[in-house]
Amino acid sequence: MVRTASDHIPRAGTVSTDGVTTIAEVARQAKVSRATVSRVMNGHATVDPELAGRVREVAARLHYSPSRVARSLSLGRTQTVGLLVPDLGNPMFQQVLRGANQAARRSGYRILVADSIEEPQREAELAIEARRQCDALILCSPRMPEPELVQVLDATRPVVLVNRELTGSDVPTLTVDYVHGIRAVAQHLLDLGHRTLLYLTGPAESASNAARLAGLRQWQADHPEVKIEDVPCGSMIEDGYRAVDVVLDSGATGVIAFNDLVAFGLLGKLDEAGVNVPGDLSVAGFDDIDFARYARPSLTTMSVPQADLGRQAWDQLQALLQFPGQTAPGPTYFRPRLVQRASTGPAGSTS
Amino acid sequence: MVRTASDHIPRAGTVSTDGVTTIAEVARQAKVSRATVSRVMNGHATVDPELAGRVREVAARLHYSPSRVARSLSLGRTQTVGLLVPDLGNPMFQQVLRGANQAARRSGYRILVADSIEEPQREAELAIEARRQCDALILCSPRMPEPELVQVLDATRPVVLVNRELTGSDVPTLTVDYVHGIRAVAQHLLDLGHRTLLYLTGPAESASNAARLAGLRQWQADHPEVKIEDVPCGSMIEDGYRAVDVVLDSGATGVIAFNDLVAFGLLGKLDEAGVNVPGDLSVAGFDDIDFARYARPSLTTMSVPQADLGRQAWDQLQALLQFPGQTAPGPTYFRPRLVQRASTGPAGSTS
DNA sequence: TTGTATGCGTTATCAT
DNA sequence: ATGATAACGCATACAA
Repeated sequence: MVRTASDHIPRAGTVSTDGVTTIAEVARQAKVSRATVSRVMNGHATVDPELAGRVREVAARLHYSPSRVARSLSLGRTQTVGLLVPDLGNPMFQQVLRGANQAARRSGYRILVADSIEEPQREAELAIEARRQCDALILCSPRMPEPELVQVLDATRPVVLVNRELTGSDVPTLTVDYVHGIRAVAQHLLDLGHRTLLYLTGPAESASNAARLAGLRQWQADHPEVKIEDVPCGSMIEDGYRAVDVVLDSGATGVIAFNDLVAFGLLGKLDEAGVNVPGDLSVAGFDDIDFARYARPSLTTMSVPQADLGRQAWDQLQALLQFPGQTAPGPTYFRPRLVQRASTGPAGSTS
Repeated sequence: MVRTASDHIPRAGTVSTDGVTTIAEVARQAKVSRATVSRVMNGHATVDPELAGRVREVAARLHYSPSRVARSLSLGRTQTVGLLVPDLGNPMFQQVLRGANQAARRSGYRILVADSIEEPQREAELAIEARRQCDALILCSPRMPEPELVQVLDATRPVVLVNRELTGSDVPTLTVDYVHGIRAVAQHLLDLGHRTLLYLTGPAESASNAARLAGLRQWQADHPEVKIEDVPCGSMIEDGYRAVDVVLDSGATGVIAFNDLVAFGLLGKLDEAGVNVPGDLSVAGFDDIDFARYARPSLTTMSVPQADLGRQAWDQLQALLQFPGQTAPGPTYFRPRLVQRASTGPAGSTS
């Protein structure tokens, strides 16, 4: 929007037309130049106390506060970082958001959220688009194929990658050691005497699901005496809910759900079906969301420091913003911790 | 940041120093004016197909995309709305965010999140500060005192208020009929034969807690035969967890928790304590978060359409953005619905 | 110390 | 239909 130059006021005297006061207006009323106002507002240089006082007084009276947009344009930074997640409805990503937001806030940054759930296939596009509005990006659990990911990372840096790995990239990466994690769960179930396990897989595009599968294969190789089956399921409560028949038909005595959400759904339906957990069937989840311990029976799961992922993501980003050239120290692994609760128990304790 | 004018390139020929291509660069390479490039990019006017093609070709080759910041400054709008919530960790607000984000996204808007949990006393400040970065604001469950709220609403409009009422304001307001809701729960418990009820209150500053209390008083007046006590508790899982002693000592047979989180915590601790729910004690929540039906026993609660609140908040905001003068049609009430599940049952069925 | 001038990248007005 | 140019609001190098 351009104002007509019908009023022959010189640029320096531009007066706000709408409700918002501008630096020019403050300058005019304080009888100083805009530069001086700017200096005062930013605590810059040593400006005459007399003038500074006048400026501050006028600024306060007019409720003046510099335009973030204009400031962003001039400074070349927005003090905003984008966060792209696959599903804002998932507690895992909510926690990452929460952690990142808190950390960013402390440094005076804000977070712009982007949720790709409506159009997962446009994930890459969304990332790049979001990035154009901020100074950096946190890419959480991107589902896009690797070649695309490489391009996106390159197009959006500074960027940090959360919950997905990319070999040969210098992008700071925070990831969970799902391979170890899933092995720990399997071992836990074996220790309880379970010889027939079932893994309810997550979304096919999910890298963390692939990692879990890989871990399971590894572990299987070391334990040929155990039968492990995996069936497609999903990542949401409903997916677990619907999986109950497959689970019961499988003959498995121990079930590992892709995540706690799935485990929750499964537990719910099992209860309705009158199946005793862990008497008839042991169920383990993954993530340790807040509600896991309040499930009935309380959910055995691998604890992932979700908010920490967010916090650290911000830390890495901030480092990158300060020292742009800095190369990444390789992926940072968060090792999940087995939290043994009541949903898993000795094999064949009832039945 | 100002570039030294050491290169005597006239403004129209400004060349990008950093990685990002500007409109000027595209204009130069396409041998047209910046105005034309702008027109092409925005599908404006009818520009010669020949030129348009050239421009598009160059733009594509250079991966040009208009700067959102510059665009915002010129247009006077950011295509971004702020959302302030008291606690991003609360499923209720997460759903509001999710709903609002989805709706906003469909209209090409993004959401900037702000969480006041770290400094609740600076809520007003945060709201105003967030608003300076966007075109509008969604104020969700503000805890600030009324006089302050009035000022904030005035300073941040266009703004819509969610989950709090303010009489005499023309700000679009979306609120839940907690008064009705809490009465419905109480009645439900009475219908089950409970004569001694306990309400675990939420945060003192919470308007929705006040509404619940008011509803409870009303209902009490109509039912003098029932004994209702209320004790301070909180809004988080841990608060409910810690309330178990008070609950057991109260002698109440029916408990109404401020929200589902509190109910969850209480259920968890009750289970540990070996208390049978609903045999010994009935417990009801509020909100109907996703997990409520997966609690054990599944949680009886008042269902609040959380994501809808977010979606409608956006709708109202959009209307306001289009027709700024438009006055609000008074508060929109969402009437919560009783969802009867397994955590409430007949009084004295065990014990 | 303060003011002047210019640049940030875009859109829109106005003349051509 | 196209181009030159002002304007959005702010920050800063440079001159005074």
